[in-house]
Amino acid sequence: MKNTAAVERRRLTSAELAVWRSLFDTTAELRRRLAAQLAADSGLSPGDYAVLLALAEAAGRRLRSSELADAIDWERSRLSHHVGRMEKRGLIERVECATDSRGAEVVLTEDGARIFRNATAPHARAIKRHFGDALSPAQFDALDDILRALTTHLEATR
Amino acid sequence: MKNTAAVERRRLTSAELAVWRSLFDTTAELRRRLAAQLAADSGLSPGDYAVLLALAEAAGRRLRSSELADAIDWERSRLSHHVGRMEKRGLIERVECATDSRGAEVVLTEDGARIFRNATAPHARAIKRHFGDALSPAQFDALDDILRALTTHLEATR
DNA sequence: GGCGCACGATTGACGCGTCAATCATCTGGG
DNA sequence: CCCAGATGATTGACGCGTCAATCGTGCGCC
Repeated sequence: MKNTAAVERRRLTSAELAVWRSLFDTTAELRRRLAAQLAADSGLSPGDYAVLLALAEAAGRRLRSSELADAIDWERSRLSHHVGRMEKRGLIERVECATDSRGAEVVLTEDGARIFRNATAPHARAIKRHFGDALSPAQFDALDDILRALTTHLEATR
Repeated sequence: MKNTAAVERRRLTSAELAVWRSLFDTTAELRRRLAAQLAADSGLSPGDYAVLLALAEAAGRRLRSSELADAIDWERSRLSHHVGRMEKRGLIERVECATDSRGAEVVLTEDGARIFRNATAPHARAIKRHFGDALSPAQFDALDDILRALTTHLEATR
């Protein structure tokens, strides 16, 4: 079971490579479809959605830039660029932080909240249609197990 | 087993959503690491690698633009942009097609071939280290099964 | 109290991906 | 034979992601 600890000496087999390639391609296609559907339904990109989700769940619908970056695991600079674009569209607002004038707070606007609210249900449906409906309960459990193993492995070799 | 045909009426469960999010995040992190390693080892991006791999495997180390696009499942325009950048770096060359003067052929250069050759082994090692080593043989089989189900499902609802 | 460094955040440059528009060439129906 | 539509490919615009550089502010330490 715990094969992350043992150092494997074998080379990558072609079967493993094929599974990796399939994982790469299939998840890319999944992302592509969900992104297209999300954009069609709401005009939001996956990045927009992640930002809005984090803000919608935050107390006061606002977060410090750095907290937001941590919450969605983005680099600061990526967030800065993205938030700049979202601000232009009126989805969020940037206000300077009261307690630390270096800091910025990102605040969900009414428009942003409404658009996000309207996006969630169709997005969930799309995930269900493209992903959820493809797998049996047993496959779900297996995938969950696999992802835990991968996450653990990635964290161990950060 | 064949649950792709049956229309599911349930909504997406939170467990399913969590698995999707984990799949999304984990594969993103995997891609990020492999891309960073590949770039460090060879100066190639994953896109470069895909193009070079297809060309290296092609007869005469050359392919029509459209064949190359099909081989790696890219949009024409994406390929055109990418090939333009790769040409500047001397990895490939574009020559006009003899039999159809609308067409273009993409040819692997000596430099491109050499750089690709030197990139393959470290790249395979990185895949093994970050992905292969994380999973047991049983998990591999399960993942293979899951990916087949997903692929089938995606193809069915193209 | 002020100096230096850490920290929060932004910026610019550049590669990448998609969409819509464009251009040249090929081809088949009249 | 010719021209209208299909086909192969490219382009431009724009959003996105990363890296390195930058900028202002806070703060510990003497």
